[in-house]
Amino acid sequence: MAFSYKDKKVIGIGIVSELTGLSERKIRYYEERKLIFPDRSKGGTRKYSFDDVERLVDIANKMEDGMQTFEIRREEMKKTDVRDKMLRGQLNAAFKIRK
Amino acid sequence: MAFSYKDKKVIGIGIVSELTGLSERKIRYYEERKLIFPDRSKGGTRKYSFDDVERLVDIANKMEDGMQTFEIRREEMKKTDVRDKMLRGQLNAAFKIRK
DNA sequence: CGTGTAAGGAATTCTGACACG
DNA sequence: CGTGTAAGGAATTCTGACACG
Repeated sequence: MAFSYKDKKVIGIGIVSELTGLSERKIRYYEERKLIFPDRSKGGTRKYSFDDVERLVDIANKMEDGMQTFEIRREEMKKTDVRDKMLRGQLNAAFKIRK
Repeated sequence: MAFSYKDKKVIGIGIVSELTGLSERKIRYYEERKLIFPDRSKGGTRKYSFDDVERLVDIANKMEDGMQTFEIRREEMKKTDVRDKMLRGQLNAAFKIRK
């Protein structure tokens, strides 16, 4: 089952602010810097998931450690990159076996 | 760990309406009939949990089956009552053992 | 009883900008 | 660069009531 409440984007920015302790300004800024990607309602209000909340707490910790937004983004991209490579490796392996 | 995202009251009524397919009117009415108990923000807006969303879907099904709100409430209270009795039973058992 | 709706107001969120640094 | 804030507007939600049945 690939379903989880953790990635359902249903939380407004006010609640996210309460949950994370971050100002709404910061939360919107981290989105501007491509660190977080909320959904939007029809009307345009941002909706976050619990995963997003966790990620924001993580971001907040890194910011406290003096890291800059672009560094955090770079780090995130590296993770995604590694995942992609592993996935590609598995696909390649599967492909070779079937040859 | 007694923590779960499922019972964090963080979802606005608009999203709950989308998630359940129920009108906001119905959702507020079921609260009036004591079937559901959202939290409130400082400003007074209702906040629901994923558990509440599941419960609402359950309520919706029973309403479709022609059940009335008071019957659904009675059924819920029975469940709570059973849980209470079991808990009390265990406590009594534990108490006797220690005597 | 259960639910839709129009009404008026209040709370929430949005964007773009200025400020400081 | 990262974040606070005042500004004006738009989207969201609230309550109490009338309606139908």
